Amino acid sequence: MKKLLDLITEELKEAFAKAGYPNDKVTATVSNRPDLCEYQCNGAMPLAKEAHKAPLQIAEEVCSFLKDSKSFSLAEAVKPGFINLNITGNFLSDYVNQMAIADKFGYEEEENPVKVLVDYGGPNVAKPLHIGHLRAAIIGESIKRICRFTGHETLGDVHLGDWGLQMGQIIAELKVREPDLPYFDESFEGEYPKEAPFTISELEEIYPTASKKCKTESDTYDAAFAEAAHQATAELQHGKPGYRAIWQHIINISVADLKKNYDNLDVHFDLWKGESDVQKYIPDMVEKMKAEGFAYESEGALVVDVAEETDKKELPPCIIVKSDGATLYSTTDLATLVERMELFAPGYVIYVVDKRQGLHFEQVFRTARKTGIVPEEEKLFFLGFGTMNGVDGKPYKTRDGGVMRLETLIAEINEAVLEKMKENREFESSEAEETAKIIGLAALKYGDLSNQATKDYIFDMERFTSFEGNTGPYILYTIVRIKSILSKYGKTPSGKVEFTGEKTEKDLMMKLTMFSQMIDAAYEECAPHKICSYIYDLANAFNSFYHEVRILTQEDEAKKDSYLSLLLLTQRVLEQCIELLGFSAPERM
RNA sequence: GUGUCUGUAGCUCAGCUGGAUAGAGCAACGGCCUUCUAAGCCGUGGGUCGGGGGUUCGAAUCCCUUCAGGCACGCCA
Repeated sequence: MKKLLDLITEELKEAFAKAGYPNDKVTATVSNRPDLCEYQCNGAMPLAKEAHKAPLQIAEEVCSFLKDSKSFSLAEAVKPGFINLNITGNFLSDYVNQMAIADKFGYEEEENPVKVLVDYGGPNVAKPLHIGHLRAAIIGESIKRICRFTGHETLGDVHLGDWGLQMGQIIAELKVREPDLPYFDESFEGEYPKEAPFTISELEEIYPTASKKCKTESDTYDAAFAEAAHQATAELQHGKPGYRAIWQHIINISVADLKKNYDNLDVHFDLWKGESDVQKYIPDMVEKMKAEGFAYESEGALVVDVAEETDKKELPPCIIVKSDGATLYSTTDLATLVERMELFAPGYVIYVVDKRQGLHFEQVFRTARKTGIVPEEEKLFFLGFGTMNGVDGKPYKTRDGGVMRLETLIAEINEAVLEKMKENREFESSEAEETAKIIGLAALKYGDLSNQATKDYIFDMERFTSFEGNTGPYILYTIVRIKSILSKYGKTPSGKVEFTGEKTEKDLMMKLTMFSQMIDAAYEECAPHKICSYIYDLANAFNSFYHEVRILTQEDEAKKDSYLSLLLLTQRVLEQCIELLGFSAPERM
């Protein structure tokens, strides 16, 4: 379905042509002076110079060709040279009715869909999810859903941190604690146990303990242990069976726990690949880079130059192999691209990562292009998000200054929501808790996504759970209100809307027609916040309508049916949008 | 130091591919519940769009400059 603004633009272009003017730059936009008109066109003004005429005169000439349009109830030229437009109720309700029966509300899917891969996880195994992972999960999930909605085949990859020194540290610590386990018995030849020798909570304690012992500045620093951890890492990477078995336990236990936590956020990955999966690509990749002359030795390390002439600042080369012979994160990220090209050949890879890693990814992307890992036509995009800060403007911390676990944050939000709910009305406790989870998630996600992803933002528990104004709960409240009215009506409305002349009714319909336009913008700019501001406007438009017009007590049955049909469509659009944002609405609240 | 991002109402943020009087929410103040969920609606007050130049018929938006803050800057991820 064509967008409403495109239909209006087409008519305008035609009128410009009839009046004898070039029309390639003519567009219609929603009026920024709703007190004067509904839509506007500024196309006459830039033509003034060339045509040697006053813009107003041009606008007037154009308007004369719009007089008998069936779409416009108003088309007038005004002051400097604006064309002010109002559309007829019929034109509008026809459009809305088409939306209601069309697939995806008439959104036109991508004509040439590509495979999109969204990389938005990055958790480490053996470590609990904390606030640092929250934005990647929330933003990435929404981006994934938006890409999928636009018609691209889309995959989300968690990209697990499951390789490297951390694994050796855990193994070494386990060996200290339980040296008698078969994994450490060199002569053991049987099958290793299926059950892991630790639980997730033990693992979450083992890892930081071990990690601390390896840090020279730590008071528990243990040089011998650090050496053992390095040794264990090397042995693991060379495939020592006992260590591989432990490693597999760590992965299994951690992934199960991560899945549970991501499920609670309604975040779901299609791929659970990790750094360990791409190790096998590294040797060939490095050899190829050397053979083709891209990689060379510098200060003992193997590097690839990525500087370009247009750079304002010289970009340091991308290190592929460290001077001690070990690989590092840029190596793994490049190998990951090798794997992705081989397995999926995506046309578009989106990295949803903390923006502080921008330079690193710039280096990786350039290296990938330069060495031919990723061909020119495949798009790589780094969506760097800002930090989630506390009310003091500094990175969000627990009261005692530690890193807050995601579980803790969610529990705190849910608790605050539950209290707020109880202030409003009585609930049965089981229903209340379920509903609180739904509302809490909406509060958290909407609070995050309504800001531009690239900016830092302030997470204020008070504000996010206050439920007033521009918040997730307000959106849910609006949906619940509509649901409640529809269920009181008891029947399904016909779905056909006929304009009855109410101002707020027309406003609501006009907002609905902007859906496709908004989706395109949200996709192209990777900007979920555009969906947020759209549904906030839409919810406002509905609530104004609701207060202005009596719906269920409407005596004219035709009008009543039309109103309820409009409500139904509004509800469907709102629910579609929050689904794209990654949350849902309860039945009651 | 270099690069980069940010600076809009008391607070939190939209608007930034140039258009008419710069918008929301919170906070403050004033109305609206015998009627479809008041987590709502309607209204009032509050802004040198960090400062200064420039381009343009027209600038929060584009260019230059300056100030302030965040972040990043070869072997951590």
